[in-house]
Amino acid sequence: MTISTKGRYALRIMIDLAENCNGAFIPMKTVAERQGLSLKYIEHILSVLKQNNFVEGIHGKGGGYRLTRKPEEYTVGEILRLVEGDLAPVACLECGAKPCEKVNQCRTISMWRDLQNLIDNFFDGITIKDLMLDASNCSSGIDISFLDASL
Amino acid sequence: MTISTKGRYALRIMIDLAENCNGAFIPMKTVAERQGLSLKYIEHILSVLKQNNFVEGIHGKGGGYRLTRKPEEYTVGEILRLVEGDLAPVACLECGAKPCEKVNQCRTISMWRDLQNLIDNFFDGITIKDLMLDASNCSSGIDISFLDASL
DNA sequence: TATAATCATACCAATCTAGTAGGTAAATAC
DNA sequence: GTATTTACCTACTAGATTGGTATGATTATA
Repeated sequence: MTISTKGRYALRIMIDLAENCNGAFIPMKTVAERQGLSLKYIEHILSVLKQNNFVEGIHGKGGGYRLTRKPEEYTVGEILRLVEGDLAPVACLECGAKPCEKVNQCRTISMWRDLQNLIDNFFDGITIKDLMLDASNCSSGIDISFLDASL
Repeated sequence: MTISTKGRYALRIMIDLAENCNGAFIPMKTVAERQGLSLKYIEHILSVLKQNNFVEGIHGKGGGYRLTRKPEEYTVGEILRLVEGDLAPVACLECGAKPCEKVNQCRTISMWRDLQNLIDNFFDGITIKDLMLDASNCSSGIDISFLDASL
């Protein structure tokens, strides 16, 4: 579950969108410049977030991406799990892992499970809003309350 | 900091040595059979533990390895840090990492540090004795009460 | 001398990471 | 209706890591 650049950048992009959200769609070019990241790599990461409706995008001039929810409605946990695939601290706890045939004799499995719960709870207790520099400028910017109904 | 087979096997070997320690040196061949691991891979892992005096070994017939301390004097944290190298959840917190030039603007660095502390405290609070099958004369189980305080 | 064990060094296939490359599709501005 | 700007799609790839294996040397005991 080492958090790779994919997960770290995904968070930074989401925070960037949150901090600069005034209702407009933000082109990734500006995010790339602000964050010092490659545009191509950002596009790659965004495609996963788009497919899962974490962000919405529109083409062309004046286009870009924006969040589909309020910053406080995204937990770090769900973003990382989406982009990283899994936050299991050991391979034997990963989702697709075949169950270990020695699990009954295993002295360590409960320790790994405890750690995984610890990590999950840690990340699920933090939202994008918690990570924003100034969270006050966003909540008043745009009315996205209609999204609550669609979700 | 995903715990690889190296770290997991190191723990299993140490626990095996602890559970079967009656003062004798235990040949890795029997540990390999008991644990279902490759002898050659075990030897590879043991060399690091040997170099750091976590175990001692003697050659030849009747030889093998044994612990140099009591089980309760090894923490899981020090064993994992030794064989895995680092338990940092993100690359930018790894020991040899060059400091990020954007650390002052980083919204996430303190979250990663908090998580690293959480993980370190978790592993440092568990000893080999806690993981042994028969821990009857051991302080009962894993104490994770410190977690409430840190959250 | 045979055997059993640690200990050392080198190598390797498969997978993962962190991107890059090259383009297509859609929306807007002129 | 052409140019521009943006999202979006599909490959590809160099380098590192993982999870070992191979071969053998060394040391101790029977």
